[in-house]
Amino acid sequence: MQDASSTFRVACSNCNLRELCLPVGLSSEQMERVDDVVAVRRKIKRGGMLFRNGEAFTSLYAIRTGFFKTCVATEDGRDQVTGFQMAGEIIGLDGIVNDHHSCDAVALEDAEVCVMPFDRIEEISREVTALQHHVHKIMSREIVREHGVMLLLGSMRAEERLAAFLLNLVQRLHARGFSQSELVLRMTREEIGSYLGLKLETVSRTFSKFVEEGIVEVKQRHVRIQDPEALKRIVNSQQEFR
Amino acid sequence: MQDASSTFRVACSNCNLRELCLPVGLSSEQMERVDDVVAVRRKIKRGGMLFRNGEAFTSLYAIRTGFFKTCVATEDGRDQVTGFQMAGEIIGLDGIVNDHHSCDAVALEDAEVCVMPFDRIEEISREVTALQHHVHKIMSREIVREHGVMLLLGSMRAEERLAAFLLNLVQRLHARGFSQSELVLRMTREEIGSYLGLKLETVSRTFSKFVEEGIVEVKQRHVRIQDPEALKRIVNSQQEFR
DNA sequence: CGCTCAGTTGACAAAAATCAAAGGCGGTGG
DNA sequence: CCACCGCCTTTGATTTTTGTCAACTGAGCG
Repeated sequence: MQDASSTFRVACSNCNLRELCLPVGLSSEQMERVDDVVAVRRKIKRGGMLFRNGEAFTSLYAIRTGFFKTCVATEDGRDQVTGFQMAGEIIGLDGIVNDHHSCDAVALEDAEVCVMPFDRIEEISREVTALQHHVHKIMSREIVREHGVMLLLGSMRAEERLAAFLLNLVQRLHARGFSQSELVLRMTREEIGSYLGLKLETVSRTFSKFVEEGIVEVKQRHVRIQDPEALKRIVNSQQEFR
Repeated sequence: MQDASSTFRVACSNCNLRELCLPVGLSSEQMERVDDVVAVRRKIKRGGMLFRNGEAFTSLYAIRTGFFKTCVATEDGRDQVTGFQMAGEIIGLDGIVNDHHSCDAVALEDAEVCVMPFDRIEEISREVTALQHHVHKIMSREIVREHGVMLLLGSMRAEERLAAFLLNLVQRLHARGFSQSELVLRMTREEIGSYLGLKLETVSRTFSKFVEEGIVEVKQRHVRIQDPEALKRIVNSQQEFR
């Protein structure tokens, strides 16, 4: 069916990402129902697409492993990365309104997702109140996240944007058991720039500036945050200094 | 309870905004259930707040009349208008994730909203499938709208942003029976600027430029669009000319 | 009638984009 | 195994866009 991906079947109840993408405190009976939400899993190779703009919407996807970007594009070639998603996060919400996806989801490294047919989610939501509420929260969380991105794009300067970006990434990675201070960027400078509303040269220069100031160490896509407090100060400096 | 607002009770089934905020094709029995979604109506005076950041979340609101802005703010005084909402649109979705609102909703003219307690929405959603799906669509629509704003903020120049803004406003007003070419802005230049990620002076200059070029007529907050095609060309020019 | 606030406009400064060049890393094929 | 190629990245010089600061206008209101 799809070339750079394969499919097979499994179950949620003993998934180690359970607490990231499912409601907590379900009875074993409810858990059994919720297990039915995931139809199959699907593997996507680096560079492969999970879904693309215009494609019919059928399912939401819970990321099990790997890293994705979502991006919208216009006919005239404009392109905007709308988010980077990692394990435990849900993608595909954009497709619900019009029964078609309105953005592309691209794997930035080999990935595996749980396919959750949306009609099944709706069905089981009607029975399991906690799941219903959970779905609402996930969508609301995405809306609030995007408010944050709008604030970033609408009112921050380049350094503030990059600082906020790094802090956000490392915080999410930390919640998944990774280091608080070290991370590997899965995306290019250009993709970071697209997400932050900057050109790749500006992203690169801003990284260099942070390095000069001893705030981070950068070796290719490996970043070590040496002074997280400095990053935080930059984010909410509102340009009081320099 | 709240000073600049009053409350009283009513019903959806014969509301003239029905097709804007409710699913279509409900049986009269279902309609009866859905009527229960709206607890009361509430009036908000110009400048008044429907809800504010940090406030406990209880309800979504369907705008019956009037015009709102929603905005997020940070401790350091940064401020970002995240949207302008008009009759038939739903606000308050941001509150679902954390049971508290994360933005302010301010009436830009005297307004009236239908208060829909969210627990009641969830309850009735479980019975009326069409309502359940409708709620999902509304949230997804908001997510997609915000993607569009991110594209605007991340990749457009001032003229493109303002042109897109005007076209969007007039299109939504037209869907509500107003003119395709004339509109009254309910917000200040500063609020437009905040939404578009520009300073008020830039908004003003860009308006002036459009006027010079004969694309629009502007008299205070009254705008007449003389050449909608020119606006469309500007929006997806991606700067091929100029 | 004078005040306040929104809006406009100009001159200048700052930030980021653009254009250009060059270095480095990883992968491929000889 | 090494050389080459393509792409990502960095850095510099310059231009463009937008922000900042300031002055002024005009509308609405007490």
